[in-house]
Amino acid sequence: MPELPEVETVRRGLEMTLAGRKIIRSEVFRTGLRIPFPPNLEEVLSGYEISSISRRGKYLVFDSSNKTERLVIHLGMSGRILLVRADSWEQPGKHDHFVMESDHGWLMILNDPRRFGALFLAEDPDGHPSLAALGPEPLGDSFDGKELARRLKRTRRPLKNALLDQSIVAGMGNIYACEALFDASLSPFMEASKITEKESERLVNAIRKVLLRAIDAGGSTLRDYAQPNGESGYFQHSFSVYGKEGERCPGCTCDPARTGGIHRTSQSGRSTFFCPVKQCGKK
DNA sequence: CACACAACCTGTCAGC
DNA sequence: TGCTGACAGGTTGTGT
Repeated sequence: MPELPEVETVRRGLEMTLAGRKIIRSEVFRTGLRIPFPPNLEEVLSGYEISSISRRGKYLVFDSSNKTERLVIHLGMSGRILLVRADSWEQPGKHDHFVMESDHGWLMILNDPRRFGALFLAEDPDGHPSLAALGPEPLGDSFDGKELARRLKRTRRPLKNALLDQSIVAGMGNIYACEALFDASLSPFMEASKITEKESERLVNAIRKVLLRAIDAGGSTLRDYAQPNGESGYFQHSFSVYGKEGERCPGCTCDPARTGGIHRTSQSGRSTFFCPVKQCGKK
């Protein structure tokens, strides 16, 4: 599920229900996910007043008005957060690993079949090694063509691999990297450091456009739901290339019968979807 | 030092 | 109907 738009969708749902509320109780159902749960988690969360929920890259941060430690959650590959009424829930489901209850009768359930997610406490989340290493927020003011180009100059990896590097830009994942490169008509295979200022500007605009449209659609739902209320996102219906091998690419002049339409290949073990005509200058 | 790759897990789907 | 293998939205440690 979760790249930046999905995490942002989750953040908004949590903000709506939990901001300004107090946690009265929490419980873990296993020892941890990718990293062990903090031993003092239940103690810290007892009486934890949530002032707001913020997002840094793909990390959710629960800001508190009365505790020094902050709850931080990463959803990994298959993580989901559900909000349900406390009286409608009895037992943890198969992959429910953590639950906390608010003072107005809501439960927040963390469910993660593959357990690649993470949950930890940090007094200064921005200073935590994982968050401190993140690049700029793609939807923030400090992200522009110049800034992205400056960061891409440092690596000779293929452009698409560089976009997946969270220290270059925070929050991009495999879907939106493919979609943004298609929108910007840039080759996923070009050496990142070779990007021109003009191309970088185009890429920034494409990244912003794709992410904003996806957030508007409530994120993308592939096999599971993205939103805390259990509803699906619907941006998956707007994909141009992701998962569309062999199909005609939208708005492109290529002839699928001759050029094969959208191609799929693998870069560093991850699928890349692209149009060789629009993005790689193939005739 | 920059990069590729395996490992971490479970679920699903295609092919036999 | 099973069984097997490939693949899936991410991050991190290891090895070249």
